[in-house]
Amino acid sequence: MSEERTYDFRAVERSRQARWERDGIYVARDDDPRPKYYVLEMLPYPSGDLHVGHAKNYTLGDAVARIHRMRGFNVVHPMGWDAFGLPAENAAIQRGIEPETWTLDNIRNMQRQVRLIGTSYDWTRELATCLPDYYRWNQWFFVRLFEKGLAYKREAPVNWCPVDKTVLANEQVESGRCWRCGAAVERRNLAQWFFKITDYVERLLAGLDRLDGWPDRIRTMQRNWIGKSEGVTFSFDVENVEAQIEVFTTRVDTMFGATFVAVAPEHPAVAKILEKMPKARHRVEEFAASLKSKSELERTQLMEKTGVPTGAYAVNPLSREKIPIWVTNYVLAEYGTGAVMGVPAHDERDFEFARKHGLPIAQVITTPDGSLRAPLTEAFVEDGKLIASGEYIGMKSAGARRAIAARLEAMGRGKTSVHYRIRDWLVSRQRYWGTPIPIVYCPADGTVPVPEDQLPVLLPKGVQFTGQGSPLANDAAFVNTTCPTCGGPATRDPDTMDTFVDSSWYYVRYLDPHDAAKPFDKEIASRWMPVDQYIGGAEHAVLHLLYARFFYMFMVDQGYVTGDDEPFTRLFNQGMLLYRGEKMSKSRGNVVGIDEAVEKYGVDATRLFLLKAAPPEDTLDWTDEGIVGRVRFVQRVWRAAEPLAVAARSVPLDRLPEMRGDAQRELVRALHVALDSGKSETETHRFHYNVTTAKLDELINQLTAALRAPDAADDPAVRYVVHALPIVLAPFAPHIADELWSLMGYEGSVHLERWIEPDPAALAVEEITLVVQVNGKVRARIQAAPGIAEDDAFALAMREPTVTAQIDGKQVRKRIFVPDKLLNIVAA
RNA sequence: GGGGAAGUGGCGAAAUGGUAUACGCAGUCGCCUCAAAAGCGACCGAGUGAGAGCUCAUGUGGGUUCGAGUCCCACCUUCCCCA
Repeated sequence: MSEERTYDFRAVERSRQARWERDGIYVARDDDPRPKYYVLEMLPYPSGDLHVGHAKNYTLGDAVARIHRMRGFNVVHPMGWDAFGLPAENAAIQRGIEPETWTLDNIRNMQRQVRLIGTSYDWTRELATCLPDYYRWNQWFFVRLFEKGLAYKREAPVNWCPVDKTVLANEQVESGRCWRCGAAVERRNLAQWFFKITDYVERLLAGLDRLDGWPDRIRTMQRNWIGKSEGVTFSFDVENVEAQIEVFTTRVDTMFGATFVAVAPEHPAVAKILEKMPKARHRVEEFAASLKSKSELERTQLMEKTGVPTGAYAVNPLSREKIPIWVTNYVLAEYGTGAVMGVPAHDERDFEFARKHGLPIAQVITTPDGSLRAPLTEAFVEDGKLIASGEYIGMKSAGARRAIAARLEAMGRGKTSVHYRIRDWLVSRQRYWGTPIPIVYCPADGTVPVPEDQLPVLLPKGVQFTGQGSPLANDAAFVNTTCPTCGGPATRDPDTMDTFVDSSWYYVRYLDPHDAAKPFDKEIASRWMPVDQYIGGAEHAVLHLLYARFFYMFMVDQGYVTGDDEPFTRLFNQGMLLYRGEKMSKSRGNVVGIDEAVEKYGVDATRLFLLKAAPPEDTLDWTDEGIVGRVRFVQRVWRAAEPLAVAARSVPLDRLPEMRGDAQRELVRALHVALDSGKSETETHRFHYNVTTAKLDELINQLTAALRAPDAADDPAVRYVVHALPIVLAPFAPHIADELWSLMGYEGSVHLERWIEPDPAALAVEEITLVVQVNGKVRARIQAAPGIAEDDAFALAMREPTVTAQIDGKQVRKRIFVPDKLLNIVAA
């Protein structure tokens, strides 16, 4: 009909957002007396355009923030930009745009888009990590870490990405490939800056045990990444050569089964051996040369395990047995000690190697019953009972490990030790678009950190981007400087910091974002920290989330902030958003842009779809068909509520309305079911608002049905539900909710209102459906008053022909009664 | 190879060990309309039956239980992490 008023979502959404902005309703105050709640989404990289995949993440965080605000918390919900990084530099090389220009343009656009989806961020706290206001504190932290011996420079074999032309941290190498560009990573020896995260391994591990608000998956990944293993380090003498070869093993109980020692070609003992073994020199050097160009990936995974004998023998310190020393491709110099003892009988890799090269396989562990005997067809890697092991025969693996370790220690040959897989965090990057490392090298004073009053070391503008070499290293005006200590000529470190340094502490800067004298105020930060709910994808499990924990522990240790040393109390891993079966991304060309979606369907409908289509931790397929259901929902809300908006206010929300009949009770119940769902999904931190939105559907279906009654407009129950509608919709469809609230004549925003507490009286039902089972199968459903007694229920059940038919001729053995739910009659 | 998560209608999915398939999409039918769209209403797992019903169905096969989508074991498939 022409009279039908359709809801103009474009106009309403625009005007609501303008009002929120004008009134600053999402600004968090430090002195607010209500309990604090810090909800944070991982800060985005400003790649240029926001797509609906980003929107999925922010819509969930926003619903969590809004519902907490309505439930009486002082919510801080900030947003900013992880603005340093390679794409900006690549744009500069390819298109001649300054990285800063490219980045700031992108930020402007994405800021507009994040606002466009109706998020409730406190923009007064916005930050961009590429601005000197921010990165000067990266430098400040670097110097503090340096002073404490936690930042150091050393030459080491490092991961070099030949495409991005920079080194990478271990965490940024995935299966031997660069995490960003996918190129096979090479090994290079370079002098680089490291942060000593290894000093914190035990605390990082211990903290994980307490983080029960984190997914187990992520905790396990971090534990595995840290890779703690306890074992023994001991050394072999080399026969007739002045050298020792140190090895680490977690299975010292198998040491009588060692039939060879495998070393990396670069191991220092190899050179000494070759001096004595000239005959072997040629084949060893040839072998070493063949590996020179191979990446770590190839050596440890792609290539067959192979090697050549050096001709020298190691002496097993316990058995005095002589075993050959082999140079192999699968032992790497920079892992562990660069050498391993080869126990083919009890290690799969050694078994494979021994088979190939005809080395003996000596079984020294058998199953507890002693049944497992040579010849072995595969390595037996489990613990068991020792055989062929001198005085340790008959011991169990665990006991033998202790006994042998003690013996080696007593001999002065070894000691129990703990090894970790994690290595120190390499933070130098040979790139331009990052935080300059605040270090000066002086011929007289050596390595000198830039003093605080000379920070920031500004990133120079107008440098040349050729794609060849580091732009800062080529910039003489930047590199050449004077020594802060003696004033003589000196040079700056030409590298920039890993951008993960930026994101290691940004969540504290948000709390005091404009402080010009320090990174943040201790009192303010301590009041807001830790982050109560952190939201982001699982891809950062061993990168950002590990670095940030380390950084925060350091900050707590230094007294920059007080309280627990874990920064993120709860972590929620959002599922990915797929489109046509693939991850949505620019490079795949399958992006649904946010502007497009908002223009076509509206913000509220888009948000509701992202919440409704799947639980938030699941991957979600974006479909253009599914969202029409949410567009319809928004229109249905409007058609039901708008005509009654003014009248609805006459029925107060602080108590249940007059309910004239069952229909009214059902309608009011539907409202309270939805209120209850929103509350419990939030309090349990499950955030399954897909269920809450289904309850909203049921509510609107009920309301639409109720409005068909002739006197519906005057019905207090109808008015009450319409009056409450903006509140229950507010976290999920914030625009239409606020618009309706205004139509009701309220001056303030619905987003500053209190969530209505679900009322048990409203949730209660007049009549329950009791399921009657016979031998576990549903045979009847009977309507009864809540609280019906078992005997009464049984009597009713025995009047149902479908029940008695099943019992006929049998004896009732047992009755199981679940009050108000079910009666199971067991008959045989 | 090791570890983890998941598998439910045509599709997205719901379900404290207690009515499997809520809610939405798609579809079918009806009302409204000159017609269509929109809207409103009804139906919508499979088989069987005139019908009340009955049988089967949550990847496959076992098990625990009065009762299993849910817990346990094995297997298959997919995804993720580590090597």
